[in-house]
Parts: sequence; structure tokens; C-alpha cells
Amino acid sequence: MDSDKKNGPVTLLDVAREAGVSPSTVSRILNGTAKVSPDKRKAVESAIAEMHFEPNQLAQNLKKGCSMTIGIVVQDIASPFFAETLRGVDDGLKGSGYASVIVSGHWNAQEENDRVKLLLARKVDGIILLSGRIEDDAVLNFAKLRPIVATGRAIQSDTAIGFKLDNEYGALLAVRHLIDLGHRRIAFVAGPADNTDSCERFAGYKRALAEANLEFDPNLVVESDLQEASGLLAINRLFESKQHFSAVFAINDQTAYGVRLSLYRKGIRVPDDISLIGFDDLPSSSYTTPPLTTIRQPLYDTGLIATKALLGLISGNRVDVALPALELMVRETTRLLR
Amino acid sequence: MDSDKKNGPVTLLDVAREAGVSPSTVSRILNGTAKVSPDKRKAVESAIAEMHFEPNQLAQNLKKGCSMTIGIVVQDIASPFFAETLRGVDDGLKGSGYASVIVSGHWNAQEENDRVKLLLARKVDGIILLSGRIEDDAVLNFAKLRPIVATGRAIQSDTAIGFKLDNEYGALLAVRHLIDLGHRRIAFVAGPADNTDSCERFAGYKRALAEANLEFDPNLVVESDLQEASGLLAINRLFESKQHFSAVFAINDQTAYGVRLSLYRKGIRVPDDISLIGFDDLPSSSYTTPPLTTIRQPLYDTGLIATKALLGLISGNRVDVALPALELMVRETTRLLR
DNA sequence: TTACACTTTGAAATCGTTTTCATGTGCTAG
DNA sequence: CTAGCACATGAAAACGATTTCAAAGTGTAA
Repeated sequence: MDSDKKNGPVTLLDVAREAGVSPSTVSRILNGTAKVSPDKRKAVESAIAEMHFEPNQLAQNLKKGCSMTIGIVVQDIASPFFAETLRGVDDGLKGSGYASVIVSGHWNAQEENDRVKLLLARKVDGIILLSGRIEDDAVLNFAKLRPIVATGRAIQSDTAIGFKLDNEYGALLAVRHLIDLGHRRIAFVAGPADNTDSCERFAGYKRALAEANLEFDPNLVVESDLQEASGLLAINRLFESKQHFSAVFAINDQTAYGVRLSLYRKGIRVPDDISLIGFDDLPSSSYTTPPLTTIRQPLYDTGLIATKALLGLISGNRVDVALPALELMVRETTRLLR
Repeated sequence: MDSDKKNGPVTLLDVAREAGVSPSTVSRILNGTAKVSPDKRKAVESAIAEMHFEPNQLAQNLKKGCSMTIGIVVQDIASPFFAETLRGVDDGLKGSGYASVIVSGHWNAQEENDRVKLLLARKVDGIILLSGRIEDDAVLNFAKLRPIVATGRAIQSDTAIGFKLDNEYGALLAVRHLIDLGHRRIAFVAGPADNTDSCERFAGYKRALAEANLEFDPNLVVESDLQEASGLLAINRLFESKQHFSAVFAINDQTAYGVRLSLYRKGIRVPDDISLIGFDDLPSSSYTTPPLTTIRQPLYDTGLIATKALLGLISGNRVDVALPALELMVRETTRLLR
């Protein structure tokens, strides 16, 4: 072999020596920053191939001041809700040269705040904040340091973009659907009171009732924490308090699953005895027994579009994008009231 | 204000100037690399606090030659299977100072290979390879560059650790359970023929049959691609070919969901008419209707333990760890044959 | 032939740390 | 009293790329 003097990995300097040119020239060829004569180009390129040189990203990062990495903040890495959004992010990043670091805020504002700071300390080039709990102002402040795209909030600045779905409208669609099917006593499994999305959906529930001149009965509302287990518990509480109802609107699909199980345990048929509708349209909702009627949230698209928007912000081009609207997916857990 | 001469972010050099010491001293205090006199220490610490200095990780990375990042290769970022494992990884990384970059191989050896190279180019300090498709030798080769922990393979070297669950035994447990319940004609929804896990489970299926002196009937085996949709299709094919069976063993929970839906559509009751058992025990399997009997795979623990092992390899301490064994979870989709 | 513009190239500075090496100080022991 | 040693500290080199700036080379016009 030619010259194995140095032991470590080959550097740009080694290539330059081997090709008989200066480091600058090699760099220029690598980045296409300037014209170089064909002969030197060939010499360098063959040296690169021969020595199996690849530039040290760490050094590039330092010099260029960016890490070609974006940070993603989710609330629960194992939740199908975030997983589906992440798939969109993954596709959005494809071919961009960027990689993503995913951290979880665990539905906790303090932890979320810390994680964002951590990402910033790691010099990510931008951040996608999914269903964040920290204040809008805090987000805007972070955005002064690095571009941010956030879901579930209506923020806007020249380094921050917020996407917000119309939760109230979605809930309206859901409850209207039940009312159209003849249901009058519709239970609502709510989410945590401090969760904006949940409150907005609650508002939609009430609005649909009002539209149909149905009286709102607070006894038909029970709270959950958005997980399957608490959906099950919530609906059990409703039965214990001897409430009558022919349909249930669950704050999200996961609680709907819990409700479904509770009903199954009690021998109550869905949709024959009780209709059930969820919110989100998780991929698995097409495969529950029976398949779940729900409000489709564009999870994948949210991830994809948020990523495109962030990449835009990073490169300085503002991209104006819109999310597909919420949509009622009628499947098999709802039917005409006998 | 004292001196805002420089505009950019404060560097270690600025701190040194402000505190009237050399950069080396500041670095030493930051890293605890050497003793410094109490007065200088105080001067530096107050300068750091006052100027809100935080070290530039990119510079540290370059100098130290490591990125405090590990790479995770999954096959499908949105699959609950990987999501649950990722949760273990996340917890395993907690407090370690490491972050993770997650990439997906999409069940494709070529793509997986490229992704690993990408991670290596990004100078991750180690890699966790989940359900990889590339050859063991390729993994071992990569391990020469950076430590690797892989699931689903029995590799071993001083920079590589492999975990392997006993798939054959798991399948044996599942099928034995069905046989114990009196089932004789047990359908098997297999996975792709080129998938090792699937083949081993197939072997377990046959072994259980042999143990009970039941004849193996290839007509009862249909192939799927591990997704819900193909589980549904697979079982439909079985019905079309007029096969008789009283129980189904599905290669994994997701295909079991598909099978369940097909059965529901045909008006076949589970477990009254047909028993169904899956493999994995995804979190949602406790909430299907009815809850799915399955073989519990320690997904979370796999992520956690793999991470601990990798962190060990990186710091040079070999950690010997064992995964919890596979376990039969009897729920409500299996019952005694009438 | 000289001067000026333009292009290609290399030398050297730079990014912000860490680390090695050398220096000066103070202390102990002979 | 001085040789010797530990110790805290700073100067400077290093990590491996990019980029600025100046020099050398080329070509054209006066």
C-alpha cells in the first residue's frame, strides 16, 4: 500500500497530501464552492476513493455552526398517536441530510422545558414541538434562539410556526353524527381539565347539543387521562351512578378502547346497545372489534408538514402550509338508535 | 453592563478573560480535570453564571472525538412493537447525558445498511440494532468501528452484544396452550419466509404438534407480512380453501388483530367458536375485544437492557445481562374446545 | 511590451473547546 | 541555604474541517 504512516482515520489533510494539493482545494471540491482544474479534481477524487475518506461531521459541525440535526419533542414515545406523527417527520426528513433527536416531555411542562434546553445545548438546528405543555411565550422565546414549529398552538413569528386543528369542530362533527343517528343522551368521556385540546372538544360537544336543542347534562360527563385504562374506569363510574345513555363520545381513540372493553365486560353490545365514537383515528382503530367510528386527525400529515415547514424556516424560506381538516370516519361502532 | 464587545454567544475564552484566568483553567473547572485555587474557582464560577455561559457541545464533540449520541435502528417507527422498545431505550438513557438518533430500516437490508453507515458518519458513539435484517457478519464488521448491541441475533465480540429470545419456545408455549384446551386443528398465520423470528416460531408450532402426536398439516399454514391487513387476508384465504380449524396461532399480535377482524366480519365468535392467540403482547393487546391471549415478549426491558449494555460497551465495561423469558399471557381469546 | 482583469490555488486564520507541556512559585529536606 | 519536588497555572498545540486573503498564473487590450 501507498503510505500508512498515520494510524487514525483519514482526514482531509491526508487526502490533500496524497493528491498533491492544498486542503482548501479538497474542501472546495467536496463542497463545490469554487471551480478547480479538471486534473486536480481527478487527482483528489481518486485519492478520496482510494483512501476511503469521508469528512468528519463533527469538524464540519463546529466550523459551520450547525449540526444537521433537528430536535423533536413528543410527550410519550410509545403512544401510537406520536408514533404516527413521527412517521410523517421521518418521511419529511428523507433526503434532507438532517437527522432527528427525539425526546419526551412526558406531558410535563417542567420536563418539557428542560428537554428543549437540552436540545438547544446540543445545537439542534430547529425544533418540532408536538402537543407541548409549556407556555406560548416560552416557545416564542426559545424560537429566538432556534426555529420552532409547534402543533396544537396558534403561535406565529418569523422563526416560529404553529399549527392548530379545530378541535371544537371535530367534536361537533362527532356529536352531530350521534345526534343524527337519533341519540339524545350522549355521554362524554372528557380529558384532563388542564388540557386545551380536551377543553375545546368539550366545547364542541356542548355546541352540538345546543344546536339540536338538547339539554346539557353534566352528569353525563366523566374525566379521563387519555389512556385506555382511565377510559374504562370513567365509563364504569357512569354506570355506577346509574346514568342512562345510548352513546358515548370519547375524548380520543385510546380512551374509546377502554370504554369498549368496559362495555364488553358488561355484556353491552356495540353498536347495537350503545354507540361509541372516538377522536384521532389511530391506525389501529380500523382493526378494533368492531372498527371504531372516529374523527380523523391528520397525524402523518402533521408530522410531514411540520417537518417541511421547519426545514423551510431553517433555510430561511418561509413556507405557508395548511393541514388537512378533521374528518368524520364512519365505521362500525355507531348506528341508528332503535 | 460590563463589556458586550463581542456579539455572538459567550465562549469559554470570554469567560476566561472576564475572570482574569487562562482558558485552560476554565476548562479544568468545567471538567474537574485538575485542582484550582478556591479564589480563581469562585471568579470563574461567578463569571460563568453572570455571562450565562454554556460550553459549545459541537466544539467539545470535535475535541473529544465523541458525540454523546447513540444511534437506534428500528424497522418501523410507527409500529407499537418498536415504540414500546424505544420507551425502554429512552428510560435507559435517562441521566446518562446521551441522546439518541432514531432511524428506520423499513425491513429492508439495503436501507438498513445505509442507515447504519449514516449513523457512523454522524459519529454516534454506539448503535442499537433492533430486529435487523443485515447479515451477522456485516454487524460484526460495523462493530469494529463502533460498539453495537443487536436484538434478535446471537452475535458476540468485544464490541458487540446480541440478545436473542427463544422464539421457538414461545411458539411452543402458545400452541401447547391451545392443545391443552383441546384444540386439534390449529391454523398458523406465519410471517415472511425470510424472517428468522418467524421461522423459529414456525418450528415451535411444529414441535408442539409433534409433542402431542398431532399431524402437521401444511394446509393450515398461511403467510402474512406481520401487519394487521395481511392477517385478515391470510385467514380469509384459509376459509376460501375450506379448511377446518378451531384455533388460530398468529405470528404476532398485529396479525392477530387482523384475524380477529376477519372473524368478526364473518360472524364467528372469539373465543366461543374459534380460539385466537398472538405473539408479542403489545400494550394494546390488553384492550382488544376480547383481550388477546398472547406470548409476552419483554419489549420495554429489551430496550432498557440493550441501552445499559451499550452504555457499558462505550465506557469499556462489559455488562452481562439477561432478558426476562417469554411468558404465556392467558386472556380471553382462548377457551376450552366444546 | 506593459498593464490590468480574471481565474485558480495555497497559506493561514478560524470555529470553541481540551490537553500537553513548560514555567514559576512555595515548600520540604539535607 | 539550597537542591529538589509538588503544585497550580498559562501558553500553545491540537481536533478536522471551512474560508478569507493574497499570490501566482493566464489572457487580453492598449
